[in-house]
Amino acid sequence: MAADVATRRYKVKEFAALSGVTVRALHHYDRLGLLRPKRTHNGYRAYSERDLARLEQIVALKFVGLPLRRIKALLDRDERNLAGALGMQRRVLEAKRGLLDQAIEAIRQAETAAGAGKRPDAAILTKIIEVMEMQNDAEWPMKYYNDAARAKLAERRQEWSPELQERVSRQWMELIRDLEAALGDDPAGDRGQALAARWTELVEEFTGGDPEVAGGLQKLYADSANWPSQAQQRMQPFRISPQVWGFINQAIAARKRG
Amino acid sequence: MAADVATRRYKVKEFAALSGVTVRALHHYDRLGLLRPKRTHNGYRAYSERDLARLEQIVALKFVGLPLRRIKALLDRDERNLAGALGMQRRVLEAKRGLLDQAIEAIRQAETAAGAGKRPDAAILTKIIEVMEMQNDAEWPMKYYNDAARAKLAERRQEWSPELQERVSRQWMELIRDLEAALGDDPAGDRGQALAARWTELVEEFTGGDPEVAGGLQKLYADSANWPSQAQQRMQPFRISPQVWGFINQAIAARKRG
DNA sequence: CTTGACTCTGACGTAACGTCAGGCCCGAAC
DNA sequence: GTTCGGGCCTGACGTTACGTCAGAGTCAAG
Repeated sequence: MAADVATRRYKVKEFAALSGVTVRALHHYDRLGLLRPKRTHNGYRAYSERDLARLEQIVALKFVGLPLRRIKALLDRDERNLAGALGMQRRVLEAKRGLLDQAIEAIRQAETAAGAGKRPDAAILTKIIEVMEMQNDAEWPMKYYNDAARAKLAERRQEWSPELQERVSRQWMELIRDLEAALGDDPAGDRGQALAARWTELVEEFTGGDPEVAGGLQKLYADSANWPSQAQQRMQPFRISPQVWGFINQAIAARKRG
Repeated sequence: MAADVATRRYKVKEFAALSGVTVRALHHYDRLGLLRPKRTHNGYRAYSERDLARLEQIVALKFVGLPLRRIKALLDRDERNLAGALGMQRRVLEAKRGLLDQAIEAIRQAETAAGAGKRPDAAILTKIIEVMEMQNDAEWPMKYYNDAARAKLAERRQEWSPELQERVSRQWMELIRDLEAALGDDPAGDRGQALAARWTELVEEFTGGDPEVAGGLQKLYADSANWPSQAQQRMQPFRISPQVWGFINQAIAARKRG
């Protein structure tokens, strides 16, 4: 029993002061199983130095916006996955920043427009709406599609709830992360083929299996260098590196041959 | 009864498709009293064109991140307050963006540090922690305080929960908004004096009434041009324009004389 | 033995809906 | 007339990370 060196123990309040998080948060982490200190005979939590180290890691991952459940998973089991998880999280954050920038821009423009003429408030709102629509401008990508494809897209758009949008976005980011992690593999190998399958599945989810839509999508992406800057910014989290492009193309080619 | 021109009515699903929000969201807004359509004899919601106009305004204000409660308040009662509310919201968004940028930076640095040497995951975490602390660096402002003030601050820091932090931040932004709206007033007048009172109250909340702390705070702000850039970015939402400075100084001077 | 200062465990509240679940209404086909 | 497929309605619970009581036990000092 050489282990268990007499290390100092802290009660919650001490530990909270020491670490900078609140007592209630420590309770919370305890309940979630994220940070379980030992208990004294009377049931009081007794934190150790090692608990402090773990808490610092928790705080770090929280700082970059990861939810507590994933933090727990990362710290408990698949700690090797950390790099991938962080890469994806960076993409998520970049997407959020894109939205924030749009909102800030909208307000700024409304402010200057209002400041110039002291417009009534209704006009301010109209200005924001205008800027929103300009930024969103869901119409410009349409120029890459032909009429048939346009019709199909108009139909499918109805079903795209913002929630579904979220899910699909996340799936793309996960796929990109996994692709980046697999760059050393053989594109024709098992993992490469599994990734190619996920890729085509996601593409089909958008095209609905329609070749006309797929064609437009192809053109849209081929011209990505000429997208409006706002669009480029919004799409940044989904940016695919040349290496990944090469990998997925080889994988899909192998898939077709297979 | 010339009013009530026969305007088209939409059922929820139609209206949802028309406006781009989900049916469930429309239910939600209805319950909150944010958007109450008329009802048909059978209890179905019947949306009109005017409802559409209002919904667009709701969506616009939601886009800039305002909570539904405030949107309701703005649209129902004090619509004149809109400009002020938007200015404050912009500050809030800028503060959030500051945090996002920090998080993104932290991940980027961890990624490049890890990429260089393929460090183990523990090292990645350490790097994030390091970057966090560097960015936060709660220590540099301390150089503006003398030893007595430092001791007091160390004590009071214990009580500053992140939640309290939030509240105080909001109070400052509200005060700044109100000050900007009052720039045309007489600093010695009633509104000016009320604002001066709020100002000194907030300052006292931080200093705890300690003159040493107040002195350090004074020096800290006087040197704001030399703050580290990260700090400047984080403090941007609380930036006080020269006009506001002049106003509040006059108001406080009047307060002392009074 | 009494305080005062801590600690513990529930339990409810928050923001903005998503997602059932049970039930009513309506037009069309049988 | 009835049934069937949709659409609409109103609850009600789930989600995230704790804040904020509330009731109750613990411990050291006076």
